Amino acid sequence: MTIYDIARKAGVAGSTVSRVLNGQPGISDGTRKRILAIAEAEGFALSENARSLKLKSSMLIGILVSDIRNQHYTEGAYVMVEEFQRKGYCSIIMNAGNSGAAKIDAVRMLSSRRVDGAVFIGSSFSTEEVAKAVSTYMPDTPIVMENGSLPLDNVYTVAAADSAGLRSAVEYLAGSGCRSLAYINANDTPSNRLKRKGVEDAVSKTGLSCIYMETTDSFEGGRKATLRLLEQARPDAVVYSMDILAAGGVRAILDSGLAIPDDISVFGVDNSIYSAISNPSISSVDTSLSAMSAECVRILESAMAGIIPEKRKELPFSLVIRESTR
Amino acid sequence: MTIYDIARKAGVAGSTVSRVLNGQPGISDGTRKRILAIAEAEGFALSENARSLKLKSSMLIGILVSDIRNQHYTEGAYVMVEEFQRKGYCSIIMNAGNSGAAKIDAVRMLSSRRVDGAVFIGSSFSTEEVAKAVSTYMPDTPIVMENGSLPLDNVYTVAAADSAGLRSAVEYLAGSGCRSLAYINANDTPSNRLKRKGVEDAVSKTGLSCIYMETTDSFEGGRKATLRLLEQARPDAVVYSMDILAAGGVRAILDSGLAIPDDISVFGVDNSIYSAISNPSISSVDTSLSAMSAECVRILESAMAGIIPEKRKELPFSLVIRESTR
DNA sequence: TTGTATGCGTTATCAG
DNA sequence: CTGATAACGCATACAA
Repeated sequence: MTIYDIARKAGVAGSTVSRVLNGQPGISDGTRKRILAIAEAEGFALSENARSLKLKSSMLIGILVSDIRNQHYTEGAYVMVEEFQRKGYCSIIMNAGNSGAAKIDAVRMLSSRRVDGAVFIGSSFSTEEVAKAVSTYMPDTPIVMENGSLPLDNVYTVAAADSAGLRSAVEYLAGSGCRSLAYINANDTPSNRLKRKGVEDAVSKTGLSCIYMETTDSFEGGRKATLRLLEQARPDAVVYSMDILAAGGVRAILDSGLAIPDDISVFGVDNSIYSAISNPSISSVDTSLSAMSAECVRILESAMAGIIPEKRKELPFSLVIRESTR
Repeated sequence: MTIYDIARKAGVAGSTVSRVLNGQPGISDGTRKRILAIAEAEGFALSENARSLKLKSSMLIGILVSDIRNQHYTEGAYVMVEEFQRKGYCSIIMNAGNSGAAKIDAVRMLSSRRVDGAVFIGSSFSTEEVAKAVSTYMPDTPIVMENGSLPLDNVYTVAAADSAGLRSAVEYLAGSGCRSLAYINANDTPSNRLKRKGVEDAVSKTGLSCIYMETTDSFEGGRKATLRLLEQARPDAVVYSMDILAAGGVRAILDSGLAIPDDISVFGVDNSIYSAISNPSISSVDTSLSAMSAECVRILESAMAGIIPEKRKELPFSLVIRESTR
């Protein structure tokens, strides 16, 4: 079914149907009504493919997520999908995988779909490879990176105040009387490195002792790392780079017969549902995910409209104190 | 940048470039290499818009999610995105909203994008309105409904064994010595109605008593409903239609000074991360989300390939027993 | 092995 | 107010 089928049934030319379906003026009320009625009856919708081809605008937004299993990210993606949808854009979501090649492929796909703009979610896109892929495949398409950055003219950044947030959390713990700390970091990403830096800064400033450990970003990762930790030490407080790790940590600490926060305080990051669900509930650094997502949408829209937005926007954090700290 | 730009630089015709870029045979090795090199250098990718127009296939899959906040669904959506991507499809995800009109709009959008197939996630798509929208806008596009169904030739169903799963959970509780039950249901959806029916069946069969309550599908919803429940009764066990509710319930029960499972057993549904994170961890009906999602992909692919798949597939459930039950 | 010509479903320009 | 026509970027039948 095409506009010509509609045109034939209405006894008009294709261009007239096009005008009517696009709500353009200069069509007699009679023809308009007749065409609309036929289109409605036939369940006809203009082909966005042909439209995109002609108009050189796909009304498509590409959203790249580095890791599907990070609920924090997918949640952010959905906020964006909804927001873009409200403005008439369709979002195509792709899982960029963790290999460099997969990321390059993903960028290429967005390019071949001729997306009007894109959002890359997660700091793992901040690599040379991605920068090169973007500059060769999408040098002129506005791109916003959530928690990442690329030194390119068409790429904008919306970032969480990771360092400052963690610094503040450690200072809070120090203020509540903790003296020996442990910091358990998830996968090595730029974002997590910033968090660690915040911890290190605060540790050296407050004079606390601190054990650093790495693990994978899952409940189990947090649980096992914490068990490992408790075999070798008995810190006052444990800080995790993500709530989901902290939830696993809480489980490990309780299973070890220790009390929270009496024996050990626990701090997480993200202020996600995990920190609220956990029992005891977990104090967390709120990096305002939804605000970040909204900001990504706003900046991308601005750039797509040709209004150059700020190159980098850092969002404030706040501490949400719950039962896991004194 | 088009294939003609590449053609000019390579001193060949557009059709030759098209052939090379599509990996078709019958091109001399020299020309092929030359064209490939130029395309690579220019970062050129064929326009999927033009391709779709010509080939009458968009390689696009539409995924409709009824409610973004249901993590269970979004997680399933991501499994599909990844799976489809592996097969060369792009997924466009849309939030269908809860009003009928929004759902119709969403179907129309998928139609205008000329998606090759679609998945509707969630039982709230099982309405007359959606059926009509599908039959007028996408009468010939294969559609798979996860946990829903529509009486149309092009619509297939993949469903969880909701009733059977809940029946089994209640029987398990009865077997562990529980005599008085409460069932807390989230929003009224076909799927939740099936769950309730399973509970009712088992209750009448086992001779338990049961209080039924409704709430909203969130941690807070579960918590508040449970507090309300405990004001008026003291059941042996509480069954929740979703893990997230059960997590809220656990919190409410513990806050009321009762012990789990000594005073009250708790059962959830979904075997999600929530049931694992909760403390105590929650026994849950596993409706095998990932298996369902994989099945949706399989069925849709089959239908798109012209091989008529089974009209309805119901997946088995299993009980995952954790600390919240005796 | 390669080139020419045509059509896919739209929109926009220009005529009428 | 409406119609004819070209062009968008590609794939393909046919010709060379």
